[in-house]
Amino acid sequence: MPMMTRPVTLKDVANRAGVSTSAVSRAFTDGASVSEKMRRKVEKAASDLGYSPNALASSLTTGRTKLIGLVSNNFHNPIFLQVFDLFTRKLQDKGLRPLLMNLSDEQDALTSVRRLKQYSVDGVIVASSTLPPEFSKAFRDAGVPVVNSFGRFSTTPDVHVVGVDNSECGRMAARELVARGYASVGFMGGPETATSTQDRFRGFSQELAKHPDVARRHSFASDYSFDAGRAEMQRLIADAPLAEAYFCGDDVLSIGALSALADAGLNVPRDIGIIGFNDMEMARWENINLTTIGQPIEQIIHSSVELIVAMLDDPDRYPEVRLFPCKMVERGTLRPIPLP
Amino acid sequence: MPMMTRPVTLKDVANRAGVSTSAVSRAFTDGASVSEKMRRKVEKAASDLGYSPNALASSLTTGRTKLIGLVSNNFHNPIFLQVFDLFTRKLQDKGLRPLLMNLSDEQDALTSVRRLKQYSVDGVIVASSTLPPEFSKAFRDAGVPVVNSFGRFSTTPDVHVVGVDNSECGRMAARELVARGYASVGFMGGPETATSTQDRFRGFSQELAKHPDVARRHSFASDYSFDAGRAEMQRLIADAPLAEAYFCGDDVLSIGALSALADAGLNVPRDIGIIGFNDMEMARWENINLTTIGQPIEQIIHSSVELIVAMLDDPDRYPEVRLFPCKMVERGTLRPIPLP
DNA sequence: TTTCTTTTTGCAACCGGTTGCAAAAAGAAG
DNA sequence: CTTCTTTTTGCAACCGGTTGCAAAAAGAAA
Repeated sequence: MPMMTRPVTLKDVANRAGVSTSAVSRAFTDGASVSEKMRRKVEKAASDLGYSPNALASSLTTGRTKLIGLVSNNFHNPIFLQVFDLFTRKLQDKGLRPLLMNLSDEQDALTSVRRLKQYSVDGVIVASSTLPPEFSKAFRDAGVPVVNSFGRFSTTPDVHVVGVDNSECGRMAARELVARGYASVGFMGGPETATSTQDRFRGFSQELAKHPDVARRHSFASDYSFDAGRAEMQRLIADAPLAEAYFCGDDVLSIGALSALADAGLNVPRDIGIIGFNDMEMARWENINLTTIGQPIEQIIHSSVELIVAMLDDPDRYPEVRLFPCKMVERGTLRPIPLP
Repeated sequence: MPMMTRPVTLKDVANRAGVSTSAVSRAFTDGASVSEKMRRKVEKAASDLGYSPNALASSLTTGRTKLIGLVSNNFHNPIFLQVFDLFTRKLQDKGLRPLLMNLSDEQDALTSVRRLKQYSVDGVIVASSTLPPEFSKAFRDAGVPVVNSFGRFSTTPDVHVVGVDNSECGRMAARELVARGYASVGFMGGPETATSTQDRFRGFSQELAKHPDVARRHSFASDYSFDAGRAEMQRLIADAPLAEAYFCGDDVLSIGALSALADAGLNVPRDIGIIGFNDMEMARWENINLTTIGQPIEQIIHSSVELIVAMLDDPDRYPEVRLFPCKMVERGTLRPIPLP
């Protein structure tokens, strides 16, 4: 039968050790002025009593909670499981705790700012490729250090952004398709409102502008999801003719598209080419084997955590953009590069 | 240039409204004794100043933080993205905030108990099908309300458990395979240490014991992952003969197995049958189309949140087990039931 | 208007720690 | 053994709220 004992406080430890509360507090603070003897005495009493300091109480005076708001709305893209895994681990490693905030029911920015401020988070990581930049700005304006991971960057950033250059990724996809000699190519994006879609599309179009001989078209799926990708590709098939190859705005869309193509009896890559984006785990599953463009998720997250930690010490740090290169991951959904 | 203004406190509001701090505090507490006039006056001052109460400070006196520890180690199973999505939403709906704790680097139970206690979480949800029950008990022993979601249940529970009867699921799979007339069947589990694997295997064996004419065998993949499932099935193929059908301990294993079978030129369901577990999103993707057993995730999570909320009011609530039925989801990886 | 209830308000102590400051203790120098 | 420095310790105020209690205000009854 577990007894419902009152938790052990600093004062209890002080009493038992026969010292002042300040002494106990200092014994638990590195770098504080305490003699070795005192520290041992306090530690003895503390471990006798099973004391562990109340983080919330201390944050009241120190102004630091070691709580980091982790806000996202991408709870449907499998890639984000890995994102959460990495964020939680890396934050834990730094002694920080992630306070999760799910924005799927898209509350407005100010509500979530208020919510997180109530818990005095030391900083916020906005991990999303679809939330508008204004969202992160709302945190900054509220005086909360913020890093926007996987966000849209700008050359005159208002907040820290860590991620990839999505328009460069679009160009990369276009270059790849052109190199493979496709005479007509299509862009099949996620929702048109997602900044990542907009940027990838822009880059894709820019690159193609250099190749006027290549026919192009574009359309947008309603959502970053398998079903949306499948539905959109079905629509394209119905409204034939198809392009020879498609760049899909996300792997999950690509896989939906592949499924629609298979149903229509079209062979990939023989009849049609597909290139995805994200290199999610399933892309390398042998029964999918998707050629795609991967972002260096681990580096992005590592860097994001480093940045938020740096901001805790220097909240007014000048906004910075950290971009990492994407890389092509060739698998089996594009035809080979033609011999010259 | 954002000014670094000191946050507005209760006292500021009190000064501006010309009332005591207690009045302000009460104005922000429902059910407190405040006149309508006073409340309006305070609210005016508060909104003028942009005040929002500091949740941490108040929790110091009330003993409630509205923080719920959400601990898990399943950061690789795609099904858990949905789990996190649902938990965070439902907790938010109840005005609670999830404090995430990633146990993948499997720290021992006491470390994590201490960590979460430092933040005075009001309760803990252990969402894992692989952590041993001792883990949840450690929280209970520390006096923290705890619910073990997707956990192993016992008829004499020490802590609240919400989930499915995994051994019944194993029986269900066995019954299904037997009904389809497979003469030899195999169990391909996740790691042997996972309680969910053990239970599913036990049920599976129990049911088969009723059918001595059906040959059986079993093996365990090293991990709940695509790669592990694929590797294990490759090993089985190499060590032929195969069973006619396999029950895989998780969909992600099944999909790995399917990929190994496809590579080996074996047709599913013609040459071999596969039944998975979890009904994850990808299972219904047309290019996978996996017959599987689904657990009612949403109900489990809904019920878990309800339960933890109930425990906040009554921490000594008698431990309870809430089980939900699994259901067969027939798709295309088992042969049809033979006509009589 | 006076007296008794009921409601509303403020005072002050408290939640569990931290920290500036000055006093006490320890160590160094003479 | 003094005297001066440096280190260690405790006191007490404070962080931003909450709450029991008693005083003040408002309302009801007489």
